[in-house]
Amino acid sequence: MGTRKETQSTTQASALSNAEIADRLAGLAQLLSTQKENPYKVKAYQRAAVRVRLLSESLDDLVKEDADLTQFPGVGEAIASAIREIVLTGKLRKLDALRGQADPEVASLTDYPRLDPKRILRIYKKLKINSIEALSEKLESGEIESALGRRAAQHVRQGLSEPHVMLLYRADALRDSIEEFLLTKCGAKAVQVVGACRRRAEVIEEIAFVIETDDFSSVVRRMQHYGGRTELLETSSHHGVYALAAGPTLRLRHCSSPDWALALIAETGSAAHLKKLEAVTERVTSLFGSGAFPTETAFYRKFGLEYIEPELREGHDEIERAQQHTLPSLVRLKDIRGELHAHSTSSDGSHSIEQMAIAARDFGYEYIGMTDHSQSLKIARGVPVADLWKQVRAIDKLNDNLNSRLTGIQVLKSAEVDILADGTLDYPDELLAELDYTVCSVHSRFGFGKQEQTERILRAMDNRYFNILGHATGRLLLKRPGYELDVERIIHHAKKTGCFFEINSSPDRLDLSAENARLANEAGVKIAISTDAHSTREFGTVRYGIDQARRAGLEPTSILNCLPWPSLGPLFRR
DNA sequence: GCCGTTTTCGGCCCGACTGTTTTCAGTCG
Repeated sequence: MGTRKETQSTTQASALSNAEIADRLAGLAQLLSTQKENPYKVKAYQRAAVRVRLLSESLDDLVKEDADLTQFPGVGEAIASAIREIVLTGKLRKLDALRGQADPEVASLTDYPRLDPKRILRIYKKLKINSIEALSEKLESGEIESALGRRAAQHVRQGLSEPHVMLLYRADALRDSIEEFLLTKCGAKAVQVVGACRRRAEVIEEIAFVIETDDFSSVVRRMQHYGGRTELLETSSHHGVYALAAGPTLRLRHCSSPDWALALIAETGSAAHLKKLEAVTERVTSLFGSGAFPTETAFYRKFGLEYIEPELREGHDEIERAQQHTLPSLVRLKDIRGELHAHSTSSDGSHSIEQMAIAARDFGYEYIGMTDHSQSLKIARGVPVADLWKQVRAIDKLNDNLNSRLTGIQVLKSAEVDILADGTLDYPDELLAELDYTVCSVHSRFGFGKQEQTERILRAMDNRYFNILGHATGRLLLKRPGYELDVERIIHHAKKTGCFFEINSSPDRLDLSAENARLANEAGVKIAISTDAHSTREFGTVRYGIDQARRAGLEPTSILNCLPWPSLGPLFRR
């Protein structure tokens, strides 16, 4: 297990990195949380630590230039002053004082800023231990999991090890920041992201760029100042690899302009893809210097292949299909005609149905289905039966008004209906019959075994008012595995009963996975690409659902919401 | 401690269910 090194004592000579500053703020938050301190203060320090860790500019430099640190969100007067103290003195008196007062077993936790002291102290008490070493042993032996559950074990595992992966949407933000840094601070002339980010993989371990520059060694050197200081792990005349404080590694690949397209080919595909590709072409890097390939398309054409979209370069069947010229024509944003999963203030959304409708229209959509939560989901203010009846009538009126006042958007009557523990739906049939369609989801009893969970969903699908299965597996990427399911059996049943799936575009769900979406598509079951928007600002996340659909090889003809409503509506009547 | 189209104070989800950690913490959106 990789352990976090004590950073405090190793860096007096050089400037502090933003990550080191963030570690101290997070450590202070930890110690404050064990006291009777305002929990919002604790959160403020935690939030500031997270943001500081992601800054590209060096806080050390900014402090020494006497810049105003409150320009950064989450940093107010108090935390700005704490950061100044850390940079100028190398210490944070408040942190040291609290550490001195705390029990040694608590104080030692500040070396692991992602551990929640309260949870750890409970584990200590339960297992009768009092040190990180013992904690690590109990994790390895499985005692934490058996005594306190899988979630507790996961918390400890994540807290003790360095993060090395990141969700795609966060990696996108980091990619933008690094790209700007390379272009404006490092002397790069052109940069292009490649690797897993370009393939739109849902979780990112490495952010990779192809770079054109006159002086690569200077780029490599200057990149080490990213975020104050970023560790260079290895380098050569044409590449540099760094450990980003945010977790993933960063890889820079130098490339001269004539080889640009070849470098993109060599650096974008997965290892499995490249192995299959080079069995058909030649070793891509052996062609460097030929100057014969101005574009990626030219390369593929030379070897009798169709252009392969980056999202497909995973080593499934794309090489064979490129040879046969039968690659799918992948779905794009402009193919999407409407939203089929969105919430309003009727349940746990931030905006009214009318506001959501107007925003959807302004996003370019023809329709939006309002899928507020159903009555049982209390925490999300699930809509009671009587209120949904009212909402159905209100939407009828709204459509009339919208059509007279604001042409171009239709509001669909729907609901995100809970699939209850016994597989029944959370509204009576006579109410469901009034809806244009339903999204039905599991929000409870994640602990059922595979067979019980599967049969619960199959039973729900037997209801003629069941249309789309929402976030089919319930997974939260990097946080929670999905509930156990026999996905193939559910796909088979969906085909038989006329039900559909969604790809939920929430960047931490992306559920169906690309793999499951591929299976559903092969079975001939159509899929909605939905955002599950809880505000007018979230329609844009559809791009992540589209990424996922493209990775699954889906064409617009496989996507429910690529259809206009007059063609789509009848598919929902069983 | 931070923040502001509720702007210098009073907010910052939250509420019911689950399950074994037996009495409240974890969990779901």
